[in-house]
Amino acid sequence: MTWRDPIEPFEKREPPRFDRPSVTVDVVILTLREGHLQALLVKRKEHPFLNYWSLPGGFVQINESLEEAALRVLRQKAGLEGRVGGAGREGLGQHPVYLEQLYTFGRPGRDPRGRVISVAYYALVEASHLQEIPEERMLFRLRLVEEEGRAEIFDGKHKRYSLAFDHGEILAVAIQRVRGKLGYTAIGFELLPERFTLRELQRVYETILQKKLNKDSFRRKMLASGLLQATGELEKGTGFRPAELYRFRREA
Amino acid sequence: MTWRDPIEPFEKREPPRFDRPSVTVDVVILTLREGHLQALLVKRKEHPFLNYWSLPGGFVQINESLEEAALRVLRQKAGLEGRVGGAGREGLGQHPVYLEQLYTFGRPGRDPRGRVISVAYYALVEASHLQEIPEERMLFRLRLVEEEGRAEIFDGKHKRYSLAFDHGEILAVAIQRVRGKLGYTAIGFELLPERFTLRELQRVYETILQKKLNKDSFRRKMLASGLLQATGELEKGTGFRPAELYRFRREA
DNA sequence: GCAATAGTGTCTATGAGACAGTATAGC
DNA sequence: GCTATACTGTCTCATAGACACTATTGC
Repeated sequence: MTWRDPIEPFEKREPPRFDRPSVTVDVVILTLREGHLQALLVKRKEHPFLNYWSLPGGFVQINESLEEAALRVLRQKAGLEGRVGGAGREGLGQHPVYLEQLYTFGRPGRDPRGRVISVAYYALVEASHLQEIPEERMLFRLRLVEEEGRAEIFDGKHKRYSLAFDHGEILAVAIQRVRGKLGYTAIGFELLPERFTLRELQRVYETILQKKLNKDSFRRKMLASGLLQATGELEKGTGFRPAELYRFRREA
Repeated sequence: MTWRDPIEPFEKREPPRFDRPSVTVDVVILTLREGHLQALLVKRKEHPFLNYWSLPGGFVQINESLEEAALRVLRQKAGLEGRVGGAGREGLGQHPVYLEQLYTFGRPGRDPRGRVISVAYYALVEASHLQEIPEERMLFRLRLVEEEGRAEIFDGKHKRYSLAFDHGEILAVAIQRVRGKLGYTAIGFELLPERFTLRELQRVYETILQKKLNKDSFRRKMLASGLLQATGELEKGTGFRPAELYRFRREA
């Protein structure tokens, strides 16, 4: 193999003075509700994609990091405080929401107004933190259309809605990322309250992976993982034998 | 939980006219040589970080996608043609180099000249494709300093060199990504020539993971995976019993 | 008591690791 | 013949799945 092109002069590494792309962050806010994986979306009030649903997002300010921008979007658009993890440097904090960078989308033409590069994040939120959802925001059920690399959104009555920009692709990558990470990280706990039963934890896994899991081996694996701390307490008002409540051991 | 901040007005989603960050791509070009994972780096010829070693990179042009920019960097700075994979939509092509988006780095201050957001990619290259390396480019051995989330670079004589910008962190994320993906994807084949022995394949895994693997179970797992196609040919000039050569079945 | 789930114990199938034994190249 | 590795076969151990059995709640 030979060097096909002349080597680019180093001078070209100087930033261009014009024609810079805009940079945004978009945040996929995921939760589990009604037995489904759901995402919080915002109804657009202007062109393009007027009245389409879109990911909460915003432009990256010149002095803020990408993570700070994503946390700001979480705070301003969903009233949530975030905690940063992911990318091999899982950070811990006291905040209730798990946040991790997802992927960066930059196809020219993805925003008809001009060149916009979007650094996508995804957040995992316990459903109880999304009680009060204001006007023009809504939680949608998600359906991954694997062959096409995009997701579709539905309301509680199975009515499908339209997504703005390439946000269907971004949602698809988010779903696939969460599914993948479920296998080798403790990401599932982020969608549950502080105390939970093994049945509830298994439901989380089954909902996200969209398949039944073996109850016995799920119990064994979870209890053997050392990630769970028994509380000694039992759930209440079940109509059947109450299960023990466990806590997630963040240290492990 | 309540909505702590007023909802950001939608007007704020308009792109800012000034103070836009610059966007670059940096490419971690990885190969295996001399039994080590190595990266191709470029010696800087100007301030800041004069004479430090840096990842090959360049500014994203206003009409090109991020992938196109990364492919251009590969072509112009390493004479390589790329093939795009990754992020749940593994695309295949006829090109010899595997390329996948890694992570986006945007901390303010990471480039003292101004706000620069870098979308990092990584490429896996068979060593024979990196024979002629021109002046001011060099392959370095890598050492991951796990606790600090960065990698260090060494030449063949174990002399350590300095990395520019946050490129040590980017290298660290790349190493960790490759290690991770080795477990659940067929990424290891990208670092080998078209035909290879099981021993050579195992060496790839051991070099990247930095640990000895069990030979018997490695053979069994690989042969059972359906990813290998026996060629019937044997390697030559070994000094010991020659092993069969296999090919990677891209379709599977 | 009945329904529904929690939790325990055990059997089996599968895959990984360990190791023995045979095969084949260069020297 | 010697050395180094390829390749085959077998045993053991750990884990996952399956299933049987008992326990505990609300009704």
